[in-house]
Amino acid sequence: MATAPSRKALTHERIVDTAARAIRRGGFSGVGVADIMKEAGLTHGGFYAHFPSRDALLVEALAHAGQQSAERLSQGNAQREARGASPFRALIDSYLSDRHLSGTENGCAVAALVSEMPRQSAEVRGAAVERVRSLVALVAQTLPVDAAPDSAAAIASQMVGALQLARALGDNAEGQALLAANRSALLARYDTSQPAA
Amino acid sequence: MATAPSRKALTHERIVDTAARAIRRGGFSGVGVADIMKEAGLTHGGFYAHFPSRDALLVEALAHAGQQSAERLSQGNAQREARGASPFRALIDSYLSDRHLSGTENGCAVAALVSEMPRQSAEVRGAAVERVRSLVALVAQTLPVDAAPDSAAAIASQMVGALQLARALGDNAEGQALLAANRSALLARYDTSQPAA
DNA sequence: TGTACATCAGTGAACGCGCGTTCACTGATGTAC
DNA sequence: TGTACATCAGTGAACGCGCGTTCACTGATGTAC
Repeated sequence: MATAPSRKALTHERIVDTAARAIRRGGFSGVGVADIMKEAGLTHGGFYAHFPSRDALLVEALAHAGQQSAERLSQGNAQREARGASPFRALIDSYLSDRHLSGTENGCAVAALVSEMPRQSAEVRGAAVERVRSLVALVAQTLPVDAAPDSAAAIASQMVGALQLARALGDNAEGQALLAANRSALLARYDTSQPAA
Repeated sequence: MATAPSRKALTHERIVDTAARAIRRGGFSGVGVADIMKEAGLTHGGFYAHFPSRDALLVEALAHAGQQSAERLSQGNAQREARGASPFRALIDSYLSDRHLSGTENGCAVAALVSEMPRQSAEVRGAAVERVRSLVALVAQTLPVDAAPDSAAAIASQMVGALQLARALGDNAEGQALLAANRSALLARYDTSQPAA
């Protein structure tokens, strides 16, 4: 049985959770310590009782964001699979949905942050590598056992690129059309189940 | 016949060219006005004789970066086509090359900056939309005339995503393997010419 | 159960620094005669 | 061709501001008896 978390641990968790959303919304460089603390209902002075540095928070926030979006994704997938979609189709329909297009703050951390990743400190880059690997692994899980071993990496690349290009085009018809083009290309190529009725 | 560019116009061009490289290297938020001016061999005070604001420079720099990387790309393509590759294969081999993996500073502006694009000012976002559209158009040019109209968007998405994920993994075996997986997936699916001997 | 005290999470003012931007000035370029 | 002056590109000091980080303090929590 787990011990009840202390007051401090709860606050720590709240800061990380807030930061996980904030970095996806504003980018690594787009949010400051004071912003996050304020959004978590605290003053900025207390920050260093929880984290040795801003970078240390980013590391925890990135891991947390990945975990949170993976959970959201698998919930959506479960619903879609219950309606008869293959795991792969469920993944594509969730990931490349209009909802994910507009929901950056709660969506995939990799799609929200990839192009900034190579420019971060070594610690943050380490956490970023983990996020990328686990995204590829998540895709691999939805593929049939006889799929080419490399295809998960290729599919993950297309998913991430599609979401980002669509967001760059805007949350409008143009962005949505790009997402749709990617959905149909991916399903035509990799979905071995019969199309939905 | 074009008039000889004035001294000021030459300096302006040099600042834009420097900035085009700097933003790809450091991100929109990673380089300051003073950095760019210094790198261009000037002092920061003179900046506002050339641009009304930092954002105005970013707009010009983004357009310039796109143009410059498109030129580089088409040079590489021409060489590869001369050796017998199809236009599509030439594009994939250039774009998803190890050279492009490590050459962010002179490479595709979209791959270097996409995830930051939605967070920029309206003017910069406008320039970003143009970059995305022209990347998709560039891909479309290499496809056979009977290709599905949506496939350029899907291919461009995968190209951009692959380069970014590879860079996030690092300029090492893991990143290079991800690139290779994407090359073979794209060529297997879309290249209609016979494989190179 | 109630009081006295130690612990500790969070406060808010302050720090040094780098940023985007402004501006009075300098020194080179180029035109007028 | 040579001098006098106007133009103009670039300099460098200064500004206000927000950032990450530090720290002396406060007030609530929880333990000892």
